[in-house]
Amino acid sequence: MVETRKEEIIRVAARLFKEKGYSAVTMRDLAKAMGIKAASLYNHIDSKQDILKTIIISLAEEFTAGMVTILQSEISSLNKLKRIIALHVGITGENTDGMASLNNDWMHLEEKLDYYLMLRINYEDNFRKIIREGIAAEEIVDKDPDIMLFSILSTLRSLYIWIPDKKNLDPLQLSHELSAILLNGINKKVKKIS
Amino acid sequence: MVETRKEEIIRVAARLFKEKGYSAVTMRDLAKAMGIKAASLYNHIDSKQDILKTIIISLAEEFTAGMVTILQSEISSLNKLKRIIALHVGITGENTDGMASLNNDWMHLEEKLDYYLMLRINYEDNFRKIIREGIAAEEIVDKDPDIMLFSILSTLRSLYIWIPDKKNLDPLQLSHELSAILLNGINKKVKKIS
DNA sequence: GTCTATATTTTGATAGAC
DNA sequence: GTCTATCAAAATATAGAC
Repeated sequence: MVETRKEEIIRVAARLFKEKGYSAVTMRDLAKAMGIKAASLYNHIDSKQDILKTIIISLAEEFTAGMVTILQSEISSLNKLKRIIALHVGITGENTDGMASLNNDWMHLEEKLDYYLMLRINYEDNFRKIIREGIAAEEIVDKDPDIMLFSILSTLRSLYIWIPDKKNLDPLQLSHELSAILLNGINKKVKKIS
Repeated sequence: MVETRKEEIIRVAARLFKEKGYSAVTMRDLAKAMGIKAASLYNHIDSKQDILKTIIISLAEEFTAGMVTILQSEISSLNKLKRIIALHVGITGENTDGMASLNNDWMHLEEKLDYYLMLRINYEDNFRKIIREGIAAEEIVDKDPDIMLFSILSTLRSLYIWIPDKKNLDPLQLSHELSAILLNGINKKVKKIS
């Protein structure tokens, strides 16, 4: 599939947004990075806001779709968490720059802000539900589910910062190592009931 | 100690920067939040950049000082990590809003950018060193130290988002619960050697 | 599809009165 | 310490030629 000019603009914009944030990137910055004049951008996109909307909503819907698939699968809670980790590693690997906007610039969405917030809250609720089920099934330690959710999700949401530095690691391997550390911890001598 | 007008401006600015980011907050926004006109701000601060610099550098130096103390203490690597976790919980609890700028707006520093980057890299290097020592001492599992560093630090750096929602939890308790989850993981049945 | 030219608004910051 | 008035630069976006 060939990249349209609009897609190219969005890809380059995501890269710039990652470096300085949506608000600090001007249409002139974007035009210069594309090798054209700012006015020419408007032949392909409606507005600066249009670019942000496209980047964020498409990613948010990808995560939502991934979560739905995981929820439907009949596997243990721990394995669902592993698949969530793989989902984040996968999407972030495919669109590292866009993930920066999703994480840092969602508050600058105008028309689509409410829709985004709904998807985000839904995602977190489903994530928390999986943790609670894991606790009930005695797969997961009986501690505050919010702290576990926060801890894991913070790491997964920061992947975009860190994945570019680890280009040598393939997604599958990174997924496995990350799962091991997030789920089993780093303490070598753990008191457990196994 | 009484809050000076300059300190008040910086406190209010940090709150606004947390909501929309440094670039999206105008001096008029800040003035309105202070109940004065934009021009009046300049009787107390030199520039918008001056505010950002103050917020970020003071926090970065606090973390650096905390890390120095921890490095000097003669305790196990795991206990050093616990003290780092407590350091983040403590500083973030004291200045939640400022932590947003430290994490998200450091790239907008002008004059002090190089200094900040030096402190940041130093901090991460010391953090990594503690993890490596823990592996060598067989306190910490022998996995990629960068992934462990990334995972723990991502969570700690995101505390500012999450601490305001958990106002009921006292810092000491949060520190302990977070240490348990970050160091021991959430998996109830873990293969271990103890 | 890109350009030049330009309209309109907003921005950080200063000068000087009170 | 705050105000009004104002400046100069920079922002998003449009119109119309090529």
